[in-house]
Formats: sequence, structure tokens, C-alpha cells
Amino acid sequence: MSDAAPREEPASAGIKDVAALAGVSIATVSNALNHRERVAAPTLDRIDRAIGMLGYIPNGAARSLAAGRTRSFGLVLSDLGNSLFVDIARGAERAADERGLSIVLANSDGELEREDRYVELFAETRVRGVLLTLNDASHFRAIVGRHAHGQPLVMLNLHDDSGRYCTASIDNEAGGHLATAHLLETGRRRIVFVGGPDSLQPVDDRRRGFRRALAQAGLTPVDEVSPTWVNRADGWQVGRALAERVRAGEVDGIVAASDLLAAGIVQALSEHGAIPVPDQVGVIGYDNNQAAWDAPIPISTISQPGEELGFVGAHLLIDEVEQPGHEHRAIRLNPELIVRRSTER
Amino acid sequence: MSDAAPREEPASAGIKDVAALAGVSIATVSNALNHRERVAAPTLDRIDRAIGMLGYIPNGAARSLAAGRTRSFGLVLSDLGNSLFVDIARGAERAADERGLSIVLANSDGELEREDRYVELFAETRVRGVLLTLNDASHFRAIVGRHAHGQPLVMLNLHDDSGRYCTASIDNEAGGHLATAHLLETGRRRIVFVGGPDSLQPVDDRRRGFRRALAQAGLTPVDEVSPTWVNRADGWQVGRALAERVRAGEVDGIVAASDLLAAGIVQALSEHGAIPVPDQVGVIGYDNNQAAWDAPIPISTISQPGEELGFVGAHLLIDEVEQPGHEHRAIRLNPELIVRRSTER
DNA sequence: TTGTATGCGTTATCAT
DNA sequence: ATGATAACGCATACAA
Repeated sequence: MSDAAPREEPASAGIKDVAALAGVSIATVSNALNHRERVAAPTLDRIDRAIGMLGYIPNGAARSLAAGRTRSFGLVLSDLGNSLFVDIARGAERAADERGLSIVLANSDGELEREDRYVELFAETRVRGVLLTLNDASHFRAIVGRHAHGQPLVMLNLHDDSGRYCTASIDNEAGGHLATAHLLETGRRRIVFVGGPDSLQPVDDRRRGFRRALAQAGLTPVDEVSPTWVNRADGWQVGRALAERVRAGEVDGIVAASDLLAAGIVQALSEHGAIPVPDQVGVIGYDNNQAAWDAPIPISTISQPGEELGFVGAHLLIDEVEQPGHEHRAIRLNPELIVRRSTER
Repeated sequence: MSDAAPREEPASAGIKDVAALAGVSIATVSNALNHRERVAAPTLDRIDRAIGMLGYIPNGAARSLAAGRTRSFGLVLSDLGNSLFVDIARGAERAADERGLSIVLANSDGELEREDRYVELFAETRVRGVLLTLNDASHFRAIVGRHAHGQPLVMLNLHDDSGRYCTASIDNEAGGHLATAHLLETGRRRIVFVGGPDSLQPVDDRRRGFRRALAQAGLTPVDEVSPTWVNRADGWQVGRALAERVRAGEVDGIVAASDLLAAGIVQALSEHGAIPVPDQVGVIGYDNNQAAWDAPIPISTISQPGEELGFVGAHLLIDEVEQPGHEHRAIRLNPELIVRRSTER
């Protein structure tokens, strides 16, 4: 009621308040916090109680300033809308958990400016190191140029064996090859690749794998079509256009650069001409999306070990941070074939 | 070659190195960093150059320790696999950007233990405040109990007007009502609700909205079915089971608790009995997923303003942090009807 | 406009 | 087992 309202200060208690309440020195409190074994049980008890009463929360800033380091890593994600990156985050978190470390995330949306900004923000935070997911080789170059050496940084989802950084990525060329080889093994011979714009490096790599597989079999691609994008609607259009040729026997296999694409194709095929999949044409997708699994005709696909990618990447980073003689490595993970109805024979 | 190798120290330069190189005091460097207007142009120039040469990066820990606060917020997300939460993150980032603040993310996977842990980690980091997304009312209670008051915390996606916290959420009951009302307006009268397990609070709210809309129209639900989950495969099964009754004229409208569910239903309907949607039965989904938009028969749906939710939530938090007389508010956002083919008349 | 000096809340070193 | 105290790297009064 008066202006001298004794406004209770929830202003967070400090270590010295705890020390006072527990009747010990701040050094002992600090020990109780970081080296429990160094302090006697009864003392520990009083301290813990004091901490509880005051709702004391250590100040991380002071802590890392004094300790000279953090207990967390930063992870910059390219695209929160893509389950691959979410898997990566999961894997990285699992690896961090093992060591009692935490992972802080940031979303770059694939924009160079934001990739830059968050790498720097994390640098200021003095995280132990940063994991950066990248799709675009040009971004890689830009960041390498700007990056203040000394801050451990490993690149995810982009391969680079120049030895300047650790990188971990998934072999898209191998994936494209895998998908195509599977179609060949099930007896298909007239195969077409349905990809996206060349600007997407992963798609381009898959296309190269496709070509190599055909070449090894002594075949040449029937065709390669590049819709403007890689979602279901695009697949539907492509499927419609392809239906004719499938019925004419000109095409008996389709390698799609994404599951959404594949799902659209299969759908268009069955609606527009009642073309039996997999009997008359085998279709395989990429990504192991839910869409592929959910489809009325479950679609064969290539699964990417996203979680393992994050896990491996985090370990690379941990090694770089902890091992004195660390040498940069470029790890490439292998995708995996998942056979479902759409390619059965 | 000798063991006295003059290992170059990339050990990050400090503010005093910059000061030395620029021939000024550290206070001036600090001013150059935080109050550029206070320092003379030529001096500024020398300092900037020095910073560049040394690759100086301010130590965030020291900075916030001295300043007493951070320039970032924490955001704990329930489910990175759900686009709603990704949208929330986007909105929150946009709000933060406006004020020159950053947002750090963490993924709780909806697990109480991780929600707790990250709220605490952020507390230690002394972020300005924390945004926490929650699905489960029981988690809310647990966290409220444990939470050390004083740390600004706003809850997202969960409504609570007890006045203890700011909350921002989307009105799922209204969404269910909206969907049902739309079906009623297009002349449907025999409507069934297809939901998920009751344990999902949002689904349950939508069901309540459905009931209310029917009651207002003086109708009773034809039926309510609860598949074990809410994805496409579940919808497909439900659709198969429903086909018979639709053909018999017992059902002419379906409110699904998710777009995936709706897509599966429509698909099963058209395959299993060639039942024309929307002519014979209107189907509406929820979420405004890509799946709904991509489907061969585009599906009407309820769109959730996730980005706005994040935006509003961040503003609530900013207000709580900056305004002395702040009072907690519980904001409820309205979902929106999106009409597409599947309910046309 | 620039420099000096103090303190932020911890951890770690060294005594005791 | 515990306590005193010096860093940690910077921001900010305040003095010059």
C-alpha cells in the first residue's frame, strides 16, 4: 500500500548466499557442486539443503568464464522441416548424452547468412564445438573463408576430404546406385530417373549413381526427367506423362529422387491407365519417408542413416575437442535399400 | 622438429590483445563494441582493424557475466517431427529478430525429463527467458511445481489461465467446431468424427468441438471412431470400414482429427467402392499438412497458426522481461478453415 | 573522447 | 576436509 512495499527479491541467490546459509565458505559450496567426493557427508547435506531452500541455480556464465569452457555443443540445422535433419539432431543428442554434454540447436533454414550468424553466436557462447549441416557446396566455401580457426567445427551432410575439417555425410551416389541396381536385379531394363533440379547436390549425386549402375549393366538410361521440384504433385504430373510409355513397354523401371515423387508417380500410374505396380513397372523412391510406407502400394526406398550421421558427427567433434593428436576425417555413411511392394517381382 | 616447436596459439585473442594492438585501453574497445557512437572515427577504425587481424570474438560468458544478462531466449520444442512446432520456432525467431535477440532451441521429444532438463540448462545459461511447448497437462503441473520462480517462462500450445504463467495456445475445440460447422453448412447431416486416442489432448478438444457443433444443429453424432493413431494407414483402415455405410447413405460427412487420417480415408473410399468425394461424402482433415494439399482430391482442412503462436509467445515473453508492470496473460489463437475439393458442394 | 578501476559469480590453487 | 584468494574476460561508473 505504501511505496515502500517490501518487494520480495526473487533475485536469484548466489553461491555466497548458499555458503552463508550453510555456514561454510564458497569454496566448499563449489566443491560440493563439482567434486562431491571432496566434501564431508554432513557438510554436503547442509549445503544441499541450503541450495534447495534458496532455489539456487548456478550462473552458467560465471561458471564457464571461470572454468574456461562449456558443457555443450552447438548444432546448426539446415531445415527443421526435413526429417533427415531431425534425425541428425537425435543422433547428436544421443552422442552428447553419453558424455554428459548438452546440445543446443539453431535453425539456419539453409540460409548462408543465418548459418554464419549462428556459428558465430555459438562461438561467442564458447560452446565446446559446433556441428553445422550444409547442403550447398558454395556455402561451405564461404564459411570456410570466414571461419575463425580454433573453434572446432564439423560439417554434416557435405563431403570434403581436403583435411581442413571433419565432415560426415551420406553417400548419395551410392544410394542412387543402390536403387538402380535393385531395379536391375528384379529384371527391369528400361529404367528412367526422375530427379529434381540439378542445383540440389544430393539429387545430382543420386543421378550419377543411377548412371553408373546402368553403365555397369551395359545399358543406357531410357530417359531422365527433371521436374521443377521433388514433391508429390510433381510426381503425379511425371507419372501421368510416363503412363503412356509404360503401357507401350518403353519403360519398366523408375528411380525417383524422393519418396514424395515416387508416391505421386505410383498414384498417377494407377489412376491414369490402371497400370499395375510393381507388375508392369517397378518404382523406387528415396528417403524412407512416412509417405512411402503409408502409401497404398508401399514403396521401396533408400533409407538414409540420419541419426547415425548425427551420432558420428558428434563423436568426430568430441574427438577433435578431447584428443590432442586429432586428425580431421571425412566419414561417408552408406544408405540402405528397403524393399517393399512397389518393386516386387 | 624440436620439442620446442613454437606452436602458434590460435588461442582466441582477448579484448586486451585488441586494445594493445590498436594502442588504446580495453574500455575503449568495449565502447567500440557496445556504444560505437562514443568513440572517435579514427580510433574506431584502428580498433576494427585490430579485431579483424586477431580474429577476435568476444567471450559471451564474460560479457553476460559483466552485463548481467544475455541477448537470447531459449525455446524448448516438443516434437521436431511435427511441422506445427517448426512453425512455432519460425515465428519465435521472427519476433526475436525484431529486437536483435537470438533464439536457442532444444528438443524435448515431449519427455518430461528432457523438458525439465532444458528449462534448467537455459536457466543456467541465464537466457532472458524460456518458451516451453507442452502437449500434456500433467507435464505442465509437474514443471510448475519444480520451476524456480523468477525465471520468465511462457508456455506454448497449452492453455492455462490460472495467472501463474503466460500461455499461448491454439483453440482446438474451436477448430473441431469449425470443421464440423463447415460440413453442416455444405448440407451434410450424418457426420462421424474420426479421432485418435483420448490421451492426446488436442484430439480430445477437437472431438468436443465436433460434438458442440452437432448439438447446436440439433443433431447427434452418427458415430465416433478412434483408431489407435492418427496417420494415413489408420485412416485407410477406417475408410475401408466406413465405405459400406457411406454407400448405404448412413454417413455423408467425416471429420478427421488429422490430415493424414483424412487422406487415408479418402483414398480408401475411392479405391474401395469408388465412392465419390465430395459428392457422396464430405471429408475434412486437420493441420494443413502438405499431405492434404498434395492429395489427388485436395482435402479441406483446419490450419493452425503455428508461426503466429511462436510470434505471440515470444512477444509475451519479451513483455514479461521488459515491462515492469507485466501481468500474465493467456492468449488463445483461432485456427482457420481452408476449403478444398473434398468438401465442395 | 579516452583511460582507470571495480565488480560480475564461479572455479581452481594453495594453504591450513 | 575446508577456507582464503587469485584469476576468468568483459562492461561500466567515474575520472581525466
